[in-house]
Amino acid sequence: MGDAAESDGLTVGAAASHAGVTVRTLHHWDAIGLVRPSGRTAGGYRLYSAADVARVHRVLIYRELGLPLDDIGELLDAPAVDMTVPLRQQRAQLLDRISRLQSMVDAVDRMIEAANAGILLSAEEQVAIFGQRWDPAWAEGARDRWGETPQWAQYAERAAGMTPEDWRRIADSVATLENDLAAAKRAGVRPGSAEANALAERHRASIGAYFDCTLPMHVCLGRSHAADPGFRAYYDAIEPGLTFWLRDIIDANARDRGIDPDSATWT
Amino acid sequence: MGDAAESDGLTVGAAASHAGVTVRTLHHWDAIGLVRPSGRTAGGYRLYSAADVARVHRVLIYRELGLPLDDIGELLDAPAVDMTVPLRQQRAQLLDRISRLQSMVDAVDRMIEAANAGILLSAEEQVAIFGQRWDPAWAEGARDRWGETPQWAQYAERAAGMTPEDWRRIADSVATLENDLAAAKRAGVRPGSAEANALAERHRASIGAYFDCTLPMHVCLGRSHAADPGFRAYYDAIEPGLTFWLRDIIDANARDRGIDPDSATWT
DNA sequence: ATTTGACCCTGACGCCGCGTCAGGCTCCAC
DNA sequence: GTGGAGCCTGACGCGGCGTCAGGGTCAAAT
Repeated sequence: MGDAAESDGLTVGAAASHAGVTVRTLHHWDAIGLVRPSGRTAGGYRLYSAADVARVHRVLIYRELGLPLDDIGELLDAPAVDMTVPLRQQRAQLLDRISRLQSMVDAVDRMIEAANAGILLSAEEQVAIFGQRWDPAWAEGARDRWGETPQWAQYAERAAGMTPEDWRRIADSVATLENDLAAAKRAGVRPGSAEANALAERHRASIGAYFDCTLPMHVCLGRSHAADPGFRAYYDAIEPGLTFWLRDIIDANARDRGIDPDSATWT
Repeated sequence: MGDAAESDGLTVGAAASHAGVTVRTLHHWDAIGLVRPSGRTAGGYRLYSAADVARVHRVLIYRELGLPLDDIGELLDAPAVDMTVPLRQQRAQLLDRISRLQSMVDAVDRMIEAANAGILLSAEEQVAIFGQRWDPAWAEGARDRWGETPQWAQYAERAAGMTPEDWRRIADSVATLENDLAAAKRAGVRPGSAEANALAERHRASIGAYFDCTLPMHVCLGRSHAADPGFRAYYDAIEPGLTFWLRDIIDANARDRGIDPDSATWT
Protein backbone atom coordinates (compact mmCIF):
# COMPACT_ATOMS: atom_id res chain seq x y z
CA MET A 1 0.00 0.00 0.00
CA GLY A 2 2.74 2.52 -0.65
CA ASP A 3 5.51 3.06 1.83
CA ALA A 4 6.00 6.00 4.15
CA ALA A 5 8.61 7.54 1.89
CA GLU A 6 6.10 7.72 -0.90
CA SER A 7 3.59 9.62 1.15
CA ASP A 8 6.25 12.18 2.08
CA GLY A 9 7.57 12.45 -1.44
CA LEU A 10 9.80 10.78 -3.97
CA THR A 11 13.59 10.89 -4.15
CA VAL A 12 15.13 12.35 -7.28
CA GLY A 13 15.65 9.01 -8.93
CA ALA A 14 12.05 7.97 -8.36
CA ALA A 15 10.69 11.33 -9.47
CA ALA A 16 12.96 11.29 -12.51
CA SER A 17 11.93 7.86 -13.72
CA HIS A 18 8.34 8.80 -12.95
CA ALA A 19 8.59 11.78 -15.29
CA GLY A 20 10.90 10.19 -17.85
CA VAL A 21 13.78 12.56 -17.32
CA THR A 22 17.28 12.08 -15.91
CA VAL A 23 18.32 12.84 -12.37
CA ARG A 24 20.73 15.43 -13.70
CA THR A 25 17.84 17.23 -15.36
CA LEU A 26 15.96 17.52 -12.08
CA HIS A 27 19.16 18.73 -10.40
CA HIS A 28 19.47 21.36 -13.08
CA TRP A 29 15.85 22.46 -12.83
CA ASP A 30 16.30 22.72 -9.09
CA ALA A 31 19.47 24.77 -9.51
CA ILE A 32 17.82 27.27 -11.84
CA GLY A 33 14.68 27.38 -9.71
CA LEU A 34 12.37 25.92 -12.33
CA VAL A 35 11.19 22.97 -10.23
CA ARG A 36 12.42 22.78 -6.67
CA PRO A 37 11.44 19.86 -4.47
CA SER A 38 9.19 20.96 -1.64
CA GLY A 39 11.14 18.99 0.94
CA ARG A 40 14.42 17.43 1.98
CA THR A 41 15.29 14.51 4.24
CA ALA A 42 17.47 15.01 7.28
CA GLY A 43 20.38 13.80 5.16
CA GLY A 44 19.75 16.33 2.45
CA TYR A 45 17.96 14.13 -0.07
CA ARG A 46 15.49 15.96 -2.29
CA LEU A 47 11.86 14.95 -1.78
CA TYR A 48 9.42 15.57 -4.61
CA SER A 49 5.77 15.79 -3.63
CA ALA A 50 2.95 14.85 -6.01
CA ALA A 51 2.52 18.53 -6.79
CA ASP A 52 6.24 18.81 -7.60
CA VAL A 53 6.01 15.88 -9.98
CA ALA A 54 2.96 17.46 -11.58
CA ARG A 55 4.98 20.62 -12.13
CA VAL A 56 7.72 18.57 -13.75
CA HIS A 57 5.14 17.18 -16.13
CA ARG A 58 3.87 20.65 -16.95
CA VAL A 59 7.43 21.74 -17.68
CA LEU A 60 7.87 18.78 -20.00
CA ILE A 61 4.85 19.83 -22.02
CA TYR A 62 6.29 23.27 -22.71
CA ARG A 63 9.77 21.90 -23.27
CA GLU A 64 8.41 19.78 -26.07
CA LEU A 65 7.27 22.99 -27.69
CA GLY A 66 10.88 24.13 -27.74
CA LEU A 67 10.35 26.95 -25.25
CA PRO A 68 13.43 28.06 -23.29
CA LEU A 69 13.36 27.05 -19.64
CA ASP A 70 13.23 30.64 -18.45
CA ASP A 71 10.04 31.25 -20.40
CA ILE A 72 8.55 28.04 -19.06
CA GLY A 73 9.23 29.20 -15.53
CA GLU A 74 7.50 32.50 -16.19
CA LEU A 75 4.55 30.75 -17.78
CA LEU A 76 4.08 28.40 -14.85
CA ASP A 77 4.52 31.09 -12.23
CA ALA A 78 2.47 33.77 -13.92
CA PRO A 79 -0.94 33.76 -12.29
CA ALA A 80 -3.20 34.29 -15.26
CA VAL A 81 -1.17 35.63 -18.14
CA ASP A 82 -2.35 34.94 -21.66
CA MET A 83 -0.22 32.01 -22.69
CA THR A 84 -0.96 32.45 -26.35
CA VAL A 85 1.44 35.42 -26.47
CA PRO A 86 4.63 33.48 -25.74
CA LEU A 87 3.26 30.61 -27.77
CA ARG A 88 2.82 32.80 -30.82
CA GLN A 89 6.31 34.18 -30.38
CA GLN A 90 7.65 30.67 -30.13
CA ARG A 91 5.77 29.70 -33.25
CA ALA A 92 7.28 32.61 -35.16
CA GLN A 93 10.77 31.74 -33.96
CA LEU A 94 10.34 28.12 -34.94
CA LEU A 95 9.16 29.06 -38.42
CA ASP A 96 12.12 31.39 -38.74
CA ARG A 97 14.56 28.66 -37.80
CA ILE A 98 12.85 26.27 -40.18
CA SER A 99 13.17 28.63 -43.10
CA ARG A 100 16.84 29.19 -42.36
CA LEU A 101 17.45 25.46 -42.16
CA GLN A 102 15.53 25.03 -45.40
CA SER A 103 17.75 27.54 -47.16
CA MET A 104 20.73 25.61 -45.83
CA VAL A 105 19.30 22.45 -47.35
CA ASP A 106 18.90 24.25 -50.65
CA ALA A 107 22.51 25.42 -50.49
CA VAL A 108 23.71 21.91 -49.69
CA ASP A 109 21.71 20.60 -52.61
CA ARG A 110 23.32 23.12 -54.94
CA MET A 111 26.72 22.12 -53.66
CA ILE A 112 26.06 18.40 -54.13
CA GLU A 113 24.75 19.15 -57.58
CA ALA A 114 27.88 21.10 -58.41
CA ALA A 115 30.09 18.31 -57.16
CA ASN A 116 28.16 15.69 -59.08
CA ALA A 117 27.20 17.26 -62.36
CA GLY A 118 30.22 19.52 -62.47
CA ILE A 119 28.19 22.43 -63.61
CA LEU A 120 24.95 23.87 -62.42
CA LEU A 121 23.44 24.49 -65.82
CA SER A 122 21.28 22.30 -67.97
CA ALA A 123 22.71 21.09 -71.28
CA GLU A 124 20.60 23.71 -73.06
CA GLU A 125 21.82 26.51 -70.83
CA GLN A 126 25.40 25.39 -71.34
CA VAL A 127 25.03 25.59 -75.13
CA ALA A 128 23.29 28.95 -74.85
CA ILE A 129 26.09 30.39 -72.75
CA PHE A 130 29.21 28.74 -74.09
CA GLY A 131 28.20 28.54 -77.74
CA GLN A 132 27.37 25.71 -80.08
CA ARG A 133 30.89 24.37 -80.23
CA TRP A 134 30.58 23.47 -76.53
CA ASP A 135 29.72 19.86 -75.85
CA PRO A 136 27.86 19.42 -72.53
CA ALA A 137 29.38 15.95 -72.27
CA TRP A 138 32.70 17.63 -71.55
CA ALA A 139 31.47 18.66 -68.14
CA GLU A 140 30.79 15.04 -67.26
CA GLY A 141 34.11 13.94 -68.68
CA ALA A 142 35.90 16.56 -66.62
CA ARG A 143 34.28 15.26 -63.45
CA ASP A 144 35.27 11.71 -64.29
CA ARG A 145 38.88 12.74 -64.68
CA TRP A 146 39.24 15.39 -61.98
CA GLY A 147 36.35 14.69 -59.64
CA GLU A 148 38.61 13.31 -56.92
CA THR A 149 41.04 16.21 -56.77
CA PRO A 150 40.93 19.02 -54.23
CA GLN A 151 40.82 21.46 -57.12
CA TRP A 152 37.52 19.96 -58.19
CA ALA A 153 36.20 20.44 -54.67
CA GLN A 154 37.25 24.07 -54.85
CA TYR A 155 35.61 24.41 -58.22
CA ALA A 156 32.41 22.87 -56.87
CA GLU A 157 32.37 25.39 -54.02
CA ARG A 158 32.53 28.25 -56.44
CA ALA A 159 30.13 26.74 -58.96
CA ALA A 160 27.56 26.23 -56.20
CA GLY A 161 27.44 29.97 -55.63
CA MET A 162 27.29 31.02 -59.26
CA THR A 163 24.29 32.10 -61.24
CA PRO A 164 23.85 31.73 -65.00
CA GLU A 165 24.72 35.41 -65.14
CA ASP A 166 28.08 34.69 -63.53
CA TRP A 167 28.68 31.90 -66.01
CA ARG A 168 27.88 34.25 -68.86
CA ARG A 169 30.44 36.77 -67.68
CA ILE A 170 33.06 34.06 -67.38
CA ALA A 171 32.19 32.73 -70.83
CA ASP A 172 32.55 36.24 -72.25
CA SER A 173 36.01 36.79 -70.80
CA VAL A 174 37.07 33.33 -71.96
CA ALA A 175 35.88 34.06 -75.49
CA THR A 176 37.77 37.36 -75.48
CA LEU A 177 40.87 35.58 -74.29
CA GLU A 178 40.58 32.91 -76.98
CA ASN A 179 40.26 35.59 -79.65
CA ASP A 180 43.31 37.39 -78.29
CA LEU A 181 45.25 34.14 -78.25
CA ALA A 182 44.30 33.40 -81.86
CA ALA A 183 45.20 36.95 -82.94
CA ALA A 184 48.57 36.74 -81.21
CA LYS A 185 49.36 33.42 -82.86
CA ARG A 186 48.40 34.80 -86.27
CA ALA A 187 50.60 37.84 -85.58
CA GLY A 188 53.55 35.52 -85.01
CA VAL A 189 54.02 36.13 -81.30
CA ARG A 190 56.79 33.84 -80.05
CA PRO A 191 56.52 31.68 -76.90
CA GLY A 192 58.67 33.24 -74.18
CA SER A 193 58.14 36.76 -75.43
CA ALA A 194 56.72 39.28 -72.97
CA GLU A 195 53.47 39.38 -74.89
CA ALA A 196 53.16 35.60 -74.93
CA ASN A 197 53.92 35.36 -71.22
CA ALA A 198 51.27 37.97 -70.50
CA LEU A 199 48.75 35.94 -72.47
CA ALA A 200 49.76 32.74 -70.67
CA GLU A 201 49.21 34.49 -67.34
CA ARG A 202 45.84 35.76 -68.52
CA HIS A 203 44.96 32.18 -69.41
CA ARG A 204 46.09 30.96 -65.99
CA ALA A 205 44.08 33.69 -64.29
CA SER A 206 40.97 32.68 -66.23
CA ILE A 207 41.37 29.15 -64.88
CA GLY A 208 41.64 30.81 -61.47
CA ALA A 209 37.93 31.50 -61.78
CA TYR A 210 37.45 27.79 -61.15
CA PHE A 211 40.29 26.95 -58.77
CA ASP A 212 43.69 28.25 -57.69
CA CYS A 213 45.93 27.21 -60.57
CA THR A 214 49.67 27.12 -59.84
CA LEU A 215 52.32 27.31 -62.55
CA PRO A 216 53.05 23.56 -62.51
CA MET A 217 49.33 22.83 -62.69
CA HIS A 218 49.11 25.19 -65.62
CA VAL A 219 51.85 23.29 -67.46
CA CYS A 220 50.09 19.98 -66.83
CA LEU A 221 46.82 21.42 -68.08
CA GLY A 222 48.40 22.77 -71.28
CA ARG A 223 49.94 19.41 -72.04
CA SER A 224 46.88 17.34 -71.32
CA HIS A 225 44.82 19.68 -73.47
CA ALA A 226 47.28 19.22 -76.28
CA ALA A 227 47.03 15.45 -75.86
CA ASP A 228 43.25 15.45 -75.95
CA PRO A 229 41.67 15.24 -79.41
CA GLY A 230 38.49 16.86 -78.19
CA PHE A 231 40.26 19.91 -76.83
CA ARG A 232 42.45 20.11 -79.91
CA ALA A 233 39.39 20.11 -82.13
CA TYR A 234 37.83 22.89 -80.06
CA TYR A 235 40.89 25.16 -80.03
CA ASP A 236 41.98 24.42 -83.56
CA ALA A 237 38.55 25.43 -84.78
CA ILE A 238 39.37 28.91 -83.49
CA GLU A 239 42.79 28.94 -85.09
CA PRO A 240 44.68 25.96 -86.56
CA GLY A 241 47.52 24.86 -84.31
CA LEU A 242 46.32 27.00 -81.42
CA THR A 243 46.37 24.10 -78.95
CA PHE A 244 50.06 23.34 -79.41
CA TRP A 245 50.95 27.03 -79.49
CA LEU A 246 49.07 27.56 -76.22
CA ARG A 247 50.95 24.65 -74.65
CA ASP A 248 54.20 26.20 -75.81
CA ILE A 249 53.56 29.68 -74.41
CA ILE A 250 52.48 28.09 -71.12
CA ASP A 251 55.70 26.07 -70.94
CA ALA A 252 57.83 29.10 -71.78
CA ASN A 253 55.98 31.26 -69.27
CA ALA A 254 56.56 28.72 -66.54
CA ARG A 255 60.26 28.44 -67.41
CA ASP A 256 60.63 32.23 -67.32
CA ARG A 257 59.14 32.17 -63.84
CA GLY A 258 61.55 29.58 -62.54
CA ILE A 259 59.57 26.39 -63.12
CA ASP A 260 60.96 23.52 -65.19
CA PRO A 261 57.97 22.52 -67.32
CA ASP A 262 59.40 19.06 -68.01
CA SER A 263 59.39 18.14 -64.33
CA ALA A 264 56.13 19.83 -63.45
CA THR A 265 53.61 17.65 -61.60
CA TRP A 266 50.02 18.32 -60.81
CA THR A 267 50.19 18.40 -57.04
CA MET B 1 49.80 50.91 -55.78
CA GLY B 2 49.14 49.00 -52.55
CA ASP B 3 51.27 49.47 -49.49
CA ALA B 4 53.99 47.21 -48.19
CA ALA B 5 51.73 45.78 -45.51
CA GLU B 6 49.31 44.61 -48.13
CA SER B 7 51.93 42.70 -50.05
CA ASP B 8 53.02 40.95 -46.86
CA GLY B 9 49.47 40.30 -45.70
CA LEU B 10 46.50 41.86 -44.02
CA THR B 11 46.01 42.47 -40.32
CA VAL B 12 43.07 40.76 -38.65
CA GLY B 13 40.80 43.75 -38.93
CA ALA B 14 41.51 44.16 -42.62
CA ALA B 15 41.13 40.46 -43.32
CA ALA B 16 37.93 40.36 -41.27
CA SER B 17 36.25 43.23 -43.06
CA HIS B 18 37.50 41.78 -46.32
CA ALA B 19 35.69 38.52 -45.58
CA GLY B 20 32.70 40.00 -43.79
CA VAL B 21 33.36 38.38 -40.46
CA THR B 22 34.35 39.78 -37.07
CA VAL B 23 37.86 39.95 -35.70
CA ARG B 24 36.78 37.65 -32.90
CA THR B 25 35.75 35.04 -35.42
CA LEU B 26 39.18 35.03 -37.01
CA HIS B 27 40.75 34.81 -33.56
CA HIS B 28 38.55 31.82 -32.84
CA TRP B 29 39.32 30.11 -36.13
CA ASP B 30 42.99 30.66 -35.45
CA ALA B 31 42.67 29.23 -31.94
CA ILE B 32 40.99 26.05 -33.16
CA GLY B 33 43.36 25.74 -36.10
CA LEU B 34 40.76 26.20 -38.79
CA VAL B 35 42.39 29.20 -40.45
CA ARG B 36 45.73 30.31 -39.11
CA PRO B 37 47.46 33.35 -40.55
CA SER B 38 50.64 32.38 -42.37
CA GLY B 39 52.64 35.16 -40.75
CA ARG B 40 53.09 37.47 -37.82
CA THR B 41 54.72 40.88 -37.45
CA ALA B 42 57.61 41.41 -35.04
CA GLY B 43 55.06 42.74 -32.57
CA GLY B 44 52.90 39.65 -32.81
CA TYR B 45 50.19 40.96 -35.15
CA ARG B 46 48.54 38.29 -37.29
CA LEU B 47 49.20 38.66 -41.01
CA TYR B 48 46.73 37.06 -43.42
CA SER B 49 48.07 36.31 -46.90
CA ALA B 50 45.84 36.22 -49.95
CA ALA B 51 45.76 32.43 -49.65
CA ASP B 52 44.69 32.74 -46.01
CA VAL B 53 41.85 35.07 -46.97
CA ALA B 54 40.86 32.65 -49.71
CA ARG B 55 40.70 29.90 -47.11
CA VAL B 56 38.49 32.10 -44.96
CA HIS B 57 36.14 32.48 -47.88
CA ARG B 58 36.07 28.73 -48.44
CA VAL B 59 35.23 28.23 -44.78
CA LEU B 60 32.39 30.74 -45.10
CA ILE B 61 30.88 28.75 -47.94
CA TYR B 62 30.68 25.58 -45.86
CA ARG B 63 29.57 27.47 -42.76
CA GLU B 64 26.57 28.71 -44.70
CA LEU B 65 25.68 25.08 -45.23
CA GLY B 66 25.51 24.68 -41.46
CA LEU B 67 28.49 22.33 -41.24
CA PRO B 68 30.32 22.23 -37.89
CA LEU B 69 33.73 23.91 -37.98
CA ASP B 70 35.54 20.64 -37.32
CA ASP B 71 34.02 19.08 -40.39
CA ILE B 72 34.89 22.13 -42.45
CA GLY B 73 38.50 21.83 -41.37
CA GLU B 74 38.60 18.19 -42.40
CA LEU B 75 36.98 18.98 -45.73
CA LEU B 76 39.48 21.71 -46.54
CA ASP B 77 42.49 19.71 -45.40
CA ALA B 78 41.49 16.39 -46.92
CA PRO B 79 43.45 15.98 -50.14
CA ALA B 80 40.86 14.43 -52.41
CA VAL B 81 38.02 13.09 -50.33
CA ASP B 82 34.58 12.87 -51.86
CA MET B 83 32.88 15.93 -50.46
CA THR B 84 29.42 14.65 -51.29
CA VAL B 85 29.62 12.23 -48.36
CA PRO B 86 29.70 14.86 -45.59
CA LEU B 87 27.34 16.99 -47.61
CA ARG B 88 24.78 14.22 -47.77
CA GLN B 89 25.15 13.61 -44.07
CA GLN B 90 24.65 17.29 -43.45
CA ARG B 91 21.59 17.27 -45.65
CA ALA B 92 20.11 14.39 -43.69
CA GLN B 93 20.83 16.12 -40.39
CA LEU B 94 19.24 19.33 -41.60
CA LEU B 95 16.11 17.53 -42.74
CA ASP B 96 15.96 15.78 -39.40
CA ARG B 97 16.17 19.03 -37.51
CA ILE B 98 13.55 20.56 -39.78
CA SER B 99 11.10 17.77 -39.15
CA ARG B 100 11.61 18.05 -35.41
CA LEU B 101 11.07 21.78 -35.53
CA GLN B 102 8.00 21.22 -37.67
CA SER B 103 6.54 18.84 -35.11
CA MET B 104 7.21 21.50 -32.49
CA VAL B 105 5.26 23.99 -34.58
CA ASP B 106 2.40 21.51 -34.81
CA ALA B 107 2.45 21.06 -31.05
CA VAL B 108 2.48 24.82 -30.50
CA ASP B 109 -0.45 25.13 -32.88
CA ARG B 110 -2.39 22.52 -30.94
CA MET B 111 -1.64 24.34 -27.72
CA ILE B 112 -2.75 27.70 -29.10
CA GLU B 113 -5.85 26.04 -30.42
CA ALA B 114 -6.58 24.51 -27.04
CA ALA B 115 -6.08 27.84 -25.29
CA ASN B 116 -8.30 29.65 -27.78
CA ALA B 117 -11.12 27.30 -28.60
CA GLY B 118 -11.03 25.56 -25.27
CA ILE B 119 -11.36 22.22 -26.86
CA LEU B 120 -9.62 20.57 -29.76
CA LEU B 121 -12.65 19.06 -31.35
CA SER B 122 -14.97 20.42 -33.98
CA ALA B 123 -18.57 21.13 -33.00
CA GLU B 124 -19.60 17.93 -34.77
CA GLU B 125 -17.01 15.87 -32.93
CA GLN B 126 -18.08 17.37 -29.63
CA VAL B 127 -21.69 16.35 -30.23
CA ALA B 128 -20.60 12.90 -31.39
CA ILE B 129 -18.54 12.33 -28.26
CA PHE B 130 -20.47 14.10 -25.54
CA GLY B 131 -23.96 13.40 -26.82
CA GLN B 132 -26.72 15.52 -28.22
CA ARG B 133 -27.45 17.31 -25.00
CA TRP B 134 -23.99 18.90 -25.20
CA ASP B 135 -23.93 22.42 -26.58
CA PRO B 136 -20.60 23.26 -28.26
CA ALA B 137 -21.17 26.91 -27.34
CA TRP B 138 -20.46 25.92 -23.72
CA ALA B 139 -16.81 25.44 -24.57
CA GLU B 140 -16.60 29.03 -25.76
CA GLY B 141 -18.50 30.30 -22.76
CA ALA B 142 -16.17 28.45 -20.44
CA ARG B 143 -13.16 30.11 -22.04
CA ASP B 144 -14.77 33.54 -21.69
CA ARG B 145 -15.30 32.98 -18.01
CA TRP B 146 -12.19 31.01 -17.05
CA GLY B 147 -9.76 31.76 -19.87
CA GLU B 148 -7.59 34.00 -17.72
CA THR B 149 -7.10 31.61 -14.83
CA PRO B 150 -4.05 29.41 -14.33
CA GLN B 151 -6.39 26.42 -14.20
CA TRP B 152 -7.43 27.16 -17.75
CA ALA B 153 -3.79 27.24 -18.77
CA GLN B 154 -3.32 23.85 -17.17
CA TYR B 155 -6.40 22.57 -18.91
CA ALA B 156 -5.10 23.85 -22.24
CA GLU B 157 -1.82 22.01 -21.67
CA ARG B 158 -3.63 18.74 -21.18
CA ALA B 159 -6.17 19.30 -23.94
CA ALA B 160 -3.33 19.99 -26.38
CA GLY B 161 -2.03 16.48 -25.85
CA MET B 162 -5.35 14.69 -26.10
CA THR B 163 -6.78 12.80 -29.02
CA PRO B 164 -10.47 12.33 -29.77
CA GLU B 165 -9.99 8.85 -28.32
CA ASP B 166 -8.88 10.37 -25.02
CA TRP B 167 -11.90 12.64 -25.04
CA ARG B 168 -14.15 9.67 -25.65
CA ARG B 169 -12.75 7.83 -22.65
CA ILE B 170 -13.24 10.89 -20.48
CA ALA B 171 -16.78 11.34 -21.76
CA ASP B 172 -17.51 7.70 -20.95
CA SER B 173 -16.31 7.98 -17.39
CA VAL B 174 -18.20 11.23 -16.94
CA ALA B 175 -21.39 9.63 -18.23
CA THR B 176 -20.90 6.71 -15.84
CA LEU B 177 -20.36 9.12 -12.98
CA GLU B 178 -23.49 11.08 -13.86
CA ASN B 179 -25.54 7.90 -13.91
CA ASP B 180 -24.14 6.86 -10.55
CA LEU B 181 -24.92 10.29 -9.12
CA ALA B 182 -28.48 10.12 -10.41
CA ALA B 183 -28.91 6.59 -9.05
CA ALA B 184 -27.60 7.63 -5.63
CA LYS B 185 -29.92 10.60 -5.47
CA ARG B 186 -32.89 8.45 -6.41
CA ALA B 187 -31.80 5.93 -3.76
CA GLY B 188 -31.99 8.71 -1.19
CA VAL B 189 -28.27 8.95 -0.39
CA ARG B 190 -27.74 11.81 2.05
CA PRO B 191 -25.07 14.53 1.67
CA GLY B 192 -22.30 13.88 4.18
CA SER B 193 -22.77 10.12 4.13
CA ALA B 194 -19.74 8.01 3.28
CA GLU B 195 -21.31 7.06 -0.04
CA ALA B 196 -22.06 10.70 -0.91
CA ASN B 197 -18.55 11.79 0.00
CA ALA B 198 -17.08 9.05 -2.17
CA LEU B 199 -19.19 10.25 -5.07
CA ALA B 200 -18.16 13.86 -4.45
CA GLU B 201 -14.53 12.80 -4.53
CA ARG B 202 -15.11 10.87 -7.73
CA HIS B 203 -16.58 14.01 -9.21
CA ARG B 204 -13.61 16.08 -8.06
CA ALA B 205 -11.23 13.50 -9.52
CA SER B 206 -13.02 13.63 -12.85
CA ILE B 207 -12.45 17.37 -12.93
CA GLY B 208 -8.83 16.54 -12.18
CA ALA B 209 -8.65 15.28 -15.74
CA TYR B 210 -8.75 18.93 -16.76
CA PHE B 211 -6.85 20.66 -13.95
CA ASP B 212 -5.84 20.11 -10.35
CA CYS B 213 -9.05 20.79 -8.47
CA THR B 214 -8.70 21.55 -4.77
CA LEU B 215 -11.53 21.16 -2.29
CA PRO B 216 -12.31 24.92 -2.17
CA MET B 217 -12.29 25.06 -5.96
CA HIS B 218 -14.67 22.13 -5.97
CA VAL B 219 -17.08 23.97 -3.69
CA CYS B 220 -16.97 27.06 -5.88
CA LEU B 221 -17.62 24.95 -8.96
CA GLY B 222 -20.60 23.20 -7.38
CA ARG B 223 -22.15 26.51 -6.43
CA SER B 224 -21.58 28.23 -9.72
CA HIS B 225 -23.03 25.21 -11.52
CA ALA B 226 -26.09 25.43 -9.34
CA ALA B 227 -26.38 29.12 -10.17
CA ASP B 228 -26.14 28.57 -13.91
CA PRO B 229 -29.43 27.85 -15.71
CA GLY B 230 -27.60 26.09 -18.53
CA PHE B 231 -25.85 23.67 -16.19
CA ARG B 232 -29.02 23.15 -14.20
CA ALA B 233 -30.91 22.25 -17.35
CA TYR B 234 -28.22 19.75 -18.32
CA TYR B 235 -28.00 18.02 -14.94
CA ASP B 236 -31.68 18.14 -14.19
CA ALA B 237 -32.38 16.43 -17.51
CA ILE B 238 -30.54 13.44 -16.06
CA GLU B 239 -32.40 13.57 -12.79
CA PRO B 240 -34.57 16.41 -11.48
CA GLY B 241 -32.85 18.34 -8.71
CA LEU B 242 -29.51 16.70 -9.37
CA THR B 243 -27.65 20.04 -9.63
CA PHE B 244 -28.59 21.18 -6.16
CA TRP B 245 -28.03 17.71 -4.71
CA LEU B 246 -24.56 17.62 -6.29
CA ARG B 247 -23.78 21.03 -4.78
CA ASP B 248 -24.89 19.76 -1.40
CA ILE B 249 -22.80 16.59 -1.41
CA ILE B 250 -19.79 18.65 -2.52
CA ASP B 251 -20.29 21.10 0.35
CA ALA B 252 -20.71 18.28 2.84
CA ASN B 253 -17.67 16.45 1.53
CA ALA B 254 -15.56 19.57 1.87
CA ARG B 255 -16.82 20.16 5.42
CA ASP B 256 -16.00 16.55 6.36
CA ARG B 257 -12.49 17.14 5.08
CA GLY B 258 -11.92 20.25 7.14
CA ILE B 259 -12.96 22.94 4.64
CA ASP B 260 -15.64 25.46 5.44
CA PRO B 261 -17.69 25.59 2.24
CA ASP B 262 -19.18 28.97 3.07
CA SER B 263 -15.77 30.65 3.12
CA ALA B 264 -14.26 28.75 0.20
CA THR B 265 -12.66 30.90 -2.50
CA TRP B 266 -11.43 29.94 -5.89
CA THR B 267 -7.74 30.70 -5.55
C1' DA C 1 25.63 -3.61 15.08
C1' DT C 2 27.71 -3.64 11.03
C1' DT C 3 28.40 -4.13 6.35
C1' DT C 4 27.06 -3.85 1.82
C1' DG C 5 25.52 -1.79 -2.27
C1' DA C 6 22.31 1.23 -4.33
C1' DC C 7 21.28 5.73 -4.23
C1' DC C 8 22.08 10.55 -3.11
C1' DC C 9 24.82 15.04 -2.52
C1' DT C 10 27.69 19.19 -4.39
C1' DG C 11 31.02 21.03 -7.55
C1' DA C 12 33.10 21.40 -11.81
C1' DC C 13 34.30 20.80 -16.67
C1' DG C 14 32.69 20.09 -21.54
C1' DC C 15 30.04 21.11 -25.60
C1' DC C 16 29.54 25.04 -30.01
C1' DG C 17 30.67 29.31 -31.90
C1' DC C 18 31.60 32.91 -31.03
C1' DG C 19 30.17 38.10 -28.26
C1' DT C 20 31.95 40.88 -25.02
C1' DC C 21 34.68 42.85 -21.69
C1' DA C 22 39.51 43.69 -19.33
C1' DG C 23 44.18 44.99 -19.15
C1' DG C 24 48.01 45.87 -21.76
C1' DC C 25 51.07 46.24 -26.12
C1' DT C 26 52.02 47.99 -31.16
C1' DC C 27 51.71 50.72 -35.01
C1' DC C 28 51.57 54.85 -37.70
C1' DA C 29 50.88 59.74 -38.26
C1' DC C 30 51.66 64.10 -36.61
C1' DG D 1 57.13 61.69 -28.47
C1' DT D 2 52.62 61.32 -28.23
C1' DG D 3 47.93 60.32 -29.34
C1' DG D 4 44.62 57.26 -30.91
C1' DA D 5 43.36 53.38 -33.60
C1' DG D 6 44.16 48.75 -33.75
C1' DC D 7 46.20 44.64 -32.06
C1' DC D 8 47.32 40.99 -28.39
C1' DT D 9 45.94 37.16 -24.83
C1' DG D 10 42.85 35.48 -21.37
C1' DA D 11 38.53 34.73 -19.45
C1' DC D 12 33.52 34.54 -18.76
C1' DG D 13 28.86 33.83 -20.72
C1' DC D 14 25.18 31.61 -23.21
C1' DG D 15 21.54 26.79 -23.10
C1' DG D 16 20.63 22.56 -21.30
C1' DC D 17 22.13 19.42 -19.60
C1' DG D 18 26.01 14.81 -19.83
C1' DT D 19 29.52 13.10 -17.36
C1' DC D 20 32.92 12.36 -14.12
C1' DA D 21 35.02 12.98 -9.13
C1' DG D 22 34.98 12.57 -4.30
C1' DG D 23 32.24 11.72 -0.57
C1' DG D 24 27.79 11.08 2.33
C1' DT D 25 23.02 8.49 3.25
C1' DC D 26 19.70 4.98 3.33
C1' DA D 27 17.65 0.51 4.06
C1' DA D 28 18.23 -4.18 3.83
C1' DA D 29 21.00 -8.21 4.73
C1' DT D 30 24.25 -10.22 7.80
